[in-house]
Amino acid sequence: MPLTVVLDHPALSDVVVLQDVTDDGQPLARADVPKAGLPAAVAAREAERPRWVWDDTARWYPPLLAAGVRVERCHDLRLCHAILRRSVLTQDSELAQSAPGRWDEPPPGEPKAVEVSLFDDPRLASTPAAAHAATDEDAPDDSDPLAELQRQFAAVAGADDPGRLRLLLAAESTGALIAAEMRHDGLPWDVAVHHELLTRELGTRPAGGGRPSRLEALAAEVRTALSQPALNLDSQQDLLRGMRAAGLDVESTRKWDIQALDHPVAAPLLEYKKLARLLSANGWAWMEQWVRDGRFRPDYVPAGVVTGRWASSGGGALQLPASIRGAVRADPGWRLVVADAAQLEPRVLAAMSGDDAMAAAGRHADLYQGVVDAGIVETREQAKYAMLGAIYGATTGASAMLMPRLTRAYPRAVGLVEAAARAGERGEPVSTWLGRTSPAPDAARMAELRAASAEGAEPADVRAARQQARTWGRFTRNFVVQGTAAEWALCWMAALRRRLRAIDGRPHLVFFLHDEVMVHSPEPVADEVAAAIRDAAVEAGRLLFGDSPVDFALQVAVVHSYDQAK
DNA sequence: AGAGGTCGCGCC
DNA sequence: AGGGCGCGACCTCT
Repeated sequence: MPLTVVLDHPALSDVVVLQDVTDDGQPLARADVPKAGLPAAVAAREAERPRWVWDDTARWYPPLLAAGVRVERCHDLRLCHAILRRSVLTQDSELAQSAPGRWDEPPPGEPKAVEVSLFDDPRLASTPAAAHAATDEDAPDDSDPLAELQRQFAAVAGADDPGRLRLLLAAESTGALIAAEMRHDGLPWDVAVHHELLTRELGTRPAGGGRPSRLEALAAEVRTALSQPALNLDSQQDLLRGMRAAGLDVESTRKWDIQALDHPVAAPLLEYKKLARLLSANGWAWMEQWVRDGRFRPDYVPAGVVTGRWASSGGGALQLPASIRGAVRADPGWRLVVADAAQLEPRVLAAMSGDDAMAAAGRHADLYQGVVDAGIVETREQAKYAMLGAIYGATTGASAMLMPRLTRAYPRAVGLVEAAARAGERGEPVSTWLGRTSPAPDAARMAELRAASAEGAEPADVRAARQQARTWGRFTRNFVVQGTAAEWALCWMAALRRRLRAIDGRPHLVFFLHDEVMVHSPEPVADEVAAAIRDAAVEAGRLLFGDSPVDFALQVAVVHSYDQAK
């Protein structure tokens, strides 16, 4: 399978170089193409199914998509560099040992991450570009994509278990392609349905701004209940003062605290807060800003979360509230095929730890019910809270009380997350199944972690330090499970994408939410798409965990609108 | 006026 | 409760 590096011409700004390379990164033939001709050149070569290598998918792929060109596979140097830089599997590589450079920078145009500087040395404050210019002749050219590809290949080849990293890098890169494609295709969004929904909930929208009618009526109710006709409900401070002035004993303006009140203000205030949020987060202004031509096009950020989960920027794509999902509607003659992985994180934990008892509970389509059927706990709710407590690190309450039972029933699974927590408490890194590694604690936190186990310190200081250590331990505990679940989901989506390309009518991914995918599909092939989603889940399990006995159960629905799923 | 912090709440 | 996020609104500081 050929590899082709796409890079800027070193001298000519409107020329792109297509550099073929061997499997280990040695240069072969090279072609210079004018930038405007890139889509045609890529399309012409795509038949040979090359892996396209480029510095940043978000930079090169959108123009290709705009020109109607799709590629099957790529290698995203920036995303892969980030993985290899930190992975314990490649920590001795030249790549990981080298000083941070352009491949550790956010892409140009993004807000630069603020690094806390330990030294106020002006010599170290120079820009990367200036530093680069100063060392032009003697240092290896850090910015050359071909050189970087070779460093990455060398790092992987020198790793203990290169197969895992190869899978991770391929999945990460395919994820970057999918993110660009989903933004290009957009999530089908019916603004008329959205508008009706807003009007039904919030009342009519005033022409000149201001609160919609139903929201205004609720505000009046709240003010009356508190006998404060001028109270500003949108100010937390004013609202808290207002409630206290009315004789209410409240700690904050949180939903939780207000729910506990036995007072006529509680009900309208809770309703007001719910609707005010709907208006500000996903109201008419949101719709006008984010929906164009019947499509919502958020900016997905692969690996935007340290664990490897995606983030999104703009529009809050990964926080679409259930209350407006009815506006996500398939085009006429099309369907939405919506699938989510049931209890993904516990299943991932069972597979990682090789805990066959927990895998047996996962034979049940509802793993939590499987835990109940095995006699570990009495109710599904208990099973759920106990399991989430193990993964998140519950220390108090009902969830913590259930931990001994869970530990007895699933010693290997609980042992794995406990070990991850202990490692974090000692300041050590932890890794996902495929080798993504947690960030090191910053200097201040590392000092706390050391102090936590120090002797002779003041008891109060030790207590505070141990508290900090446990907090970091909860992070590393969750990192291994959340991060591995993200890897499973990436493999699932990549396997699905490949299957979708073989189905007629161009069904395509339009949404991804951690453990959930949505495909916009022509109605006649919707069942075929549903089967492809199931097959892809099986493939993802095999890719990561071989012949592990763990099932990755899915809930799949073919619907007209998103609110009909689940 | 704009930047940055905190709160509160939506999602997994 | 406990992990991971983004975002809008308010509020304070500059």
